[in-house]
Amino acid sequence: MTAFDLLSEPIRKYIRDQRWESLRKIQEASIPRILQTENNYVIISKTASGKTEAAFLPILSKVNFKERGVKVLYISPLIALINDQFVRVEKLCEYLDIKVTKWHGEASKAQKDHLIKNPEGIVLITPESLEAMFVNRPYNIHHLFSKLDYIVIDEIHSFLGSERGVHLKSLLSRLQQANENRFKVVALSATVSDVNEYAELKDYLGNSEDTKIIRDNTPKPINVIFKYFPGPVTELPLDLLKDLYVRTHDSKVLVFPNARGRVEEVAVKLKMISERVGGHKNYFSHHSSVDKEVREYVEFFAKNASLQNFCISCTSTLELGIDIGNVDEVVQIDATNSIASLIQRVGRSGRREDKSSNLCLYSTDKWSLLQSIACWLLYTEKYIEPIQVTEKPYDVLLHQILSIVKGSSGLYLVELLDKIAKNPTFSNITEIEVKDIINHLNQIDFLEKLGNEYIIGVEGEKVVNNKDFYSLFHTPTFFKVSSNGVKIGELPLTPQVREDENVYLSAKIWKIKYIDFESKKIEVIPAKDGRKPLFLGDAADTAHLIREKMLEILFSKEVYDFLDQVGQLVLQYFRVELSVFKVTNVKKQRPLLNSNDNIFFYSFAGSQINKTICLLFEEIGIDYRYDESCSIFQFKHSELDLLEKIKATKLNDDQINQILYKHLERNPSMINFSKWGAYLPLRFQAEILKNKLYNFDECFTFLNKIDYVFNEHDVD
DNA sequence: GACCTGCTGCGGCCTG
Repeated sequence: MTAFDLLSEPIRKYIRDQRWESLRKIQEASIPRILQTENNYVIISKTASGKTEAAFLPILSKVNFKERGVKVLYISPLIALINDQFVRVEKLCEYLDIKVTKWHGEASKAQKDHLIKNPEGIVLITPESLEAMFVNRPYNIHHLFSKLDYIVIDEIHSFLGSERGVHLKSLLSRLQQANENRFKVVALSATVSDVNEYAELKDYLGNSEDTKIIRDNTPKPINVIFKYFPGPVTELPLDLLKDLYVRTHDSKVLVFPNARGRVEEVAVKLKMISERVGGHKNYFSHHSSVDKEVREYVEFFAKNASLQNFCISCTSTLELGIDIGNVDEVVQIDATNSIASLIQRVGRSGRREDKSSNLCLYSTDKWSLLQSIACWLLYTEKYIEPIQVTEKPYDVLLHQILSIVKGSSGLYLVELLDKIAKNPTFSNITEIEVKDIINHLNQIDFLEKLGNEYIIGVEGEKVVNNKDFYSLFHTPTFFKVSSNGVKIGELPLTPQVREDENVYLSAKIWKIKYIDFESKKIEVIPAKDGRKPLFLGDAADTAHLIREKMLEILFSKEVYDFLDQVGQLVLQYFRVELSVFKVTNVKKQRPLLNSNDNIFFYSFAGSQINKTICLLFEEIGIDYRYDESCSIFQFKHSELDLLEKIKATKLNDDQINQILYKHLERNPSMINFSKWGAYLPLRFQAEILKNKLYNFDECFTFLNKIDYVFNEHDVD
């Protein structure tokens, strides 16, 4: 029997009505497996290869929807993705008379109420909405979701390795605890590459024995072009913009310039060039600080612009699977911080099966060029940075303790401990540690003991009853920008934000007329000339793998024909510049440049290792400078012996803790990258720092492994 | 110079 024959008749009719010539490879593979086994599956396949159908065609054929209760729960990281998938899944479900309900913060209340009256069919939800239900309406969890057959998790890679992912893992376990029968999980992803990560994925889905991987490895042809236009960080070179304009004026393009300020710069300046030469007007910007309705309009325009060209300058907001239709070319300005990101971005072009992807990588300095080459080579070698596993997610545990207690009407300690013990998310955290955290929450009035039962305490109520409770990530508050009642976006309060200052936002130029500090609002009017907006933020971490590859490229003789002529020359000069070091083994050796009074240490190490080295320098009292963009440390020649000293240092766990306590006491805000970590006892905060911000194990392994290679002759 | 993600309940106002 073919995969098609295995499907139920209504589904086959749906396929015939769609006039599909055949099923996609990934669907052929998934249909018999999902239909004929009770396993969990991870479906890995390229963007737009029919993954959603690969999951839903067999699930809808298999599941008995006659029984009362929601049978399939689809979980997505984005509201926009839920709205897209709703249209697709509902169309499919019309053939089977199955109800599909959206459940997220912007979904209709009436539809939600209707579902509560008639719990049935399929629900599309976000992790945060699920959390909110556990907290505020725990009986609805049971009422709606205790008869689940399948859970589908979309874009699973966006959860792996993040606190949000740990949060979801905990919610999945709590859902399983509310179900009499074991539900199956089908996870979808475009970017899981290394076979080593399968174990991680299987563990994530909670049942490694019964979890299988289905993947389509068919390569997709990609045309890649590298272009080099040197310029300062502050402003993009005009030549680059002109070149970009000429390349893209008669096609559909996504440009990824890595930062919101630069996104605006690209959108506004390309639009100005286009106006001057009479090109199309469809230049947009798309990032988290562009007003939501404006962003939705941009997405709508792109999806429906079959006859019109457009150019959207964007951040990672357009990285995940939101449907914006077909794009001819993807442009990356300066290197991505991860290979995963590069994969997602490349996947946005050439979405049709017969079309190849087009990628153009611009660089504005030699380090960025080097990083771009590294990411590209690793991409072609099918590497992805490893997933960061949190062994002991104390901060998520603290949040989940509050959630469990709030969702109950008083809980004995044994009951609370039992619920946590049953949740594999926290299996590496000991019962003693859990009790410590509960006691601490009691002390700071987040929990309170009423008789022998725990309830939420006075301080806890403030936190738990706030709408900010449901997520595991921070969002800064910005000033809302509008013009004459029309919402445009938002800006952080930087020195740049002053009355009469002109600024770019939403691909337009504005003059700031009035700032209302009380209500955090900015009123603007259109203007002719201005500057790109400044956003506060930290650079994303760069993986060790990428930095190591950069060193490898510098000390290899390989000629890359994908580079343009200037790029070839820049790389050649760069190699000559570093040839003063006789590096023969890139795994073990690191350059140390002796120049006048200063030493430059080229660590070529991942951001976490470098941050840990910074902490060690501070601890020893070395006066140093560190540049994250090129992974270089600079310090006085007189400190040279200290580098050897650090190398010889083997701090034990206790010593590391003492250092971290000292830093935390001096600067408590250093834990703030973890939203809930700030409420933990100090020693748990130190553990979070040790595993998330720093990495002492890898840092010492790295330092012990490497030999310093000095320059052979003097350099000015 | 530096990414992104989500959101309950309730009171109050408006419209049909």
